[in-house]
Amino acid sequence: MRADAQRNRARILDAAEAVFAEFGSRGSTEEVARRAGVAIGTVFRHFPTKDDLLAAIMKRLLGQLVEEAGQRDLFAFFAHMVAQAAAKKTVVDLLAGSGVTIRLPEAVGHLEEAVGRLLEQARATGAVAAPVGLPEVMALLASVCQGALHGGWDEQLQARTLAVIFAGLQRD
Amino acid sequence: MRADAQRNRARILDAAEAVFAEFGSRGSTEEVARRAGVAIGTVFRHFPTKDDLLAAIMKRLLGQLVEEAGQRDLFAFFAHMVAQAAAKKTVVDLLAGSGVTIRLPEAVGHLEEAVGRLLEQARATGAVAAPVGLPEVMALLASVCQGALHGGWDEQLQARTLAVIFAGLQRD
DNA sequence: GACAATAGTGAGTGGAGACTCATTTTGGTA
DNA sequence: TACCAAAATGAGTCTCCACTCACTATTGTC
Repeated sequence: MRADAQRNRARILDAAEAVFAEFGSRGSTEEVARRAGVAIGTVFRHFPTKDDLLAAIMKRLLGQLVEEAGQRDLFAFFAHMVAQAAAKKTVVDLLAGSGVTIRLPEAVGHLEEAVGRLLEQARATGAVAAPVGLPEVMALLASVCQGALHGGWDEQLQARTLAVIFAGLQRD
Repeated sequence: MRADAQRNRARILDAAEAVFAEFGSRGSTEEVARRAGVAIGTVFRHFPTKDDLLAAIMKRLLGQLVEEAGQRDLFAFFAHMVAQAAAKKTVVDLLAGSGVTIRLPEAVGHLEEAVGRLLEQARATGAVAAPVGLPEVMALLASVCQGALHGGWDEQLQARTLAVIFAGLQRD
């Protein structure tokens, strides 16, 4: 790949991350091009459809989440994701399964595996009750991220809401 | 109001309820007109903007929810709303605060009051622990409805997810 | 430095959807 | 029945946005 192409590809990805974080998947390709300092045709040269661009961003994002999951316990990861959700609409669109998820089954699978490890670890230390399964943990994670974004929760509400869920996980 | 106007207004509201239940607020005004068996201009005569139409539907919907809240306990209402969410995207858009909520503060207030009554009643019978407040109950309700819709939960996942939340509400 | 091959450009296309308005139709009244 | 105000109509406007393509510019190689 030519040097300018590589440079522009990176710029587009950065711009897209910012735009989609702000507007979710409704952010326009034109805005991405503008922020990347590139003509719209260039965006489409690198990513033939808007979905391709979204998929690329989400793949990157999922990778980050998996990495971050390795550095926290289940409860801290939960709180971290909810906090991020408010700032990054992309996270929510991702968890909401906005069509793109279907195209990234392995990447989503990796996140599920990472959360699965956190869950097992939490079960081992007694922080989570035995009957709680991975599916409902993922479901709660996705739900609360969406709720936090759309509801515009403040820090206190976020803490109180998570407290209920954590209590539920501890004793099911 | 003339008889035909009244009849058409009712038809439009019914059509809008169906369309928005299916597609959420992204449902098109044209589709509403088609299902109502009416020209698009008629829809705009009755509801000057799409937002007006959405607001009318949501007001109606909120009224129904308040009424239903009076016939159940907190947990049953929770489960009922989650079940509805999957079928009625409007419910989710409503709880997600899709811009329209801002225009219906009293109607939303009534729902909150109704849930508040259920919460107090649940606290009185010991079904819910004292430190749980109304804000986090509303936040959880909105979150889980969104999660259920977007995640396409089956009955089992829905039950298991709600079980965690109910456990958390019982002992916070 | 010449020359492909690769990449970038941005005006233009097509389609979708909210909203308008000149014209026609209808319902109620005298 | 005749009339007219209220209502309905639907083709048309406007805006937004994903996507295209004929043309120009840049890069890397010999």
